[in-house]
Amino acid sequence: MAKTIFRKEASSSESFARTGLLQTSHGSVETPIFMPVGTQATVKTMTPEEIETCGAQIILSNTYHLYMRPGSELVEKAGGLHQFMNWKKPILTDSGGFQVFSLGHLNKITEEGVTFQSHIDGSRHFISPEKAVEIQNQLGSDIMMVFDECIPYPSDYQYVLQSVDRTTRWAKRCLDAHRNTDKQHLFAIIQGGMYSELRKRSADALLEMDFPGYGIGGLSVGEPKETMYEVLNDLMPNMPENKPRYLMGVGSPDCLIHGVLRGVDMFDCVLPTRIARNGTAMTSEGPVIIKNAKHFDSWEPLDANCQCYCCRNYSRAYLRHLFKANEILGLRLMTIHNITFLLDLMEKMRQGIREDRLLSFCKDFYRAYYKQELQFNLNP
RNA sequence: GGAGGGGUUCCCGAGUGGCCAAAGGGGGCAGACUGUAAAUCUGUUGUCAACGACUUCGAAGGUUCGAAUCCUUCUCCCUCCA
Repeated sequence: MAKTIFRKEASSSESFARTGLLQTSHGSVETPIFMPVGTQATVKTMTPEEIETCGAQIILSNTYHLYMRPGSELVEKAGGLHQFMNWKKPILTDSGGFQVFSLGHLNKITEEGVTFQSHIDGSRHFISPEKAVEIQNQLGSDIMMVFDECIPYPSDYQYVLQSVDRTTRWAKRCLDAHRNTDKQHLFAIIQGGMYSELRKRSADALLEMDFPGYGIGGLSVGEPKETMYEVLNDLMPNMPENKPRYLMGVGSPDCLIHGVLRGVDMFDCVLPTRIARNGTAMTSEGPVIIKNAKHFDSWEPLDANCQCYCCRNYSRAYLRHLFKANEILGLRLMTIHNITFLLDLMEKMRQGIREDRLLSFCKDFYRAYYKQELQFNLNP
């Protein structure tokens, strides 16, 4: 029986949304939550203090990247990832499974595991489920993910079928290899592409193994959003109440809303930090591309409704200038804002669930952000 | 005063008879980005009644079927010598 690490607290009467508390060795996390991504043991451009000030309760880092550089032994020597990067709150590490997908042409998949070519120097490496667990052990993350295969979209049924079953076998091997169960929780990852039958097959087999939490992988890989929502519609009713559900790699406001409404508890995504560095801010009135000429002499903050350090102190004109002049501060300020914005959205959704007015909050938010109506029906 | 080099589209800079509205950068404008090979990538950047037409390569004239490219004069800039 897996240790219970998640307690559901409140739920929404108009949707499957719920709030909860997730326990880890580095403190608890309120859900639904968004996890900023710090792939290489850093949320790009941010100090840990800044990430915390943005409201982050947990961040994500990456097995593959840290294994390649600087090496998980070094991180272990440093006293673990928390110590190494000076982040005191919980960390979830992705297993490197996603890199099997995103670095597709640099790897070869067999039953044993995956042979990679390093994206850094081309050297060959091998990661198996056991190895992924071992590395994450060395990193000392609070939540580790099983080694999975995230298949591309679209993929044909036969391929997805054999991939799902292999991912299931790999999950079992991860579970068997996992020893440090007191300090580190191991989450499984449900795959199955866009085939509801295969999603169910994946979920059934993994639920049987009784993991403390479940990732939903292989979504937001290029499929229409509607398709992703349908997969969630199919999947979520079968998920146990007392375990966290983590929709991997998803982070646009609409997807967060749709995910929460369907009962997702955790999200991570590079989107807010990446687009921040590339000059787009998420604001309560929609995206703002800060380099646009119209902001040349705008003395407004990015978002008048935002309390972040950036919005309290800097104008759009100044931010635009920083981006035009290629100054690092621009990337940092926009990153602070975007992380704050998404974490604030999550906080508001939690509040909405507790007060059972989530749907009306989401509708208002959606209208202001996307200039259209949110489409969500409990019983479509 | 003499000798030489040069003035190209917003800027720098290729191009030396047709395939040139003119390479390549930069700048400008716009867009994309979803378990991060990303401070990245893509498109666009003379005008217009626009699958075509017109204007443009310092200025004016000329040679030629055809000129940014050849000739003449003028003009401006740079280097060296007096």
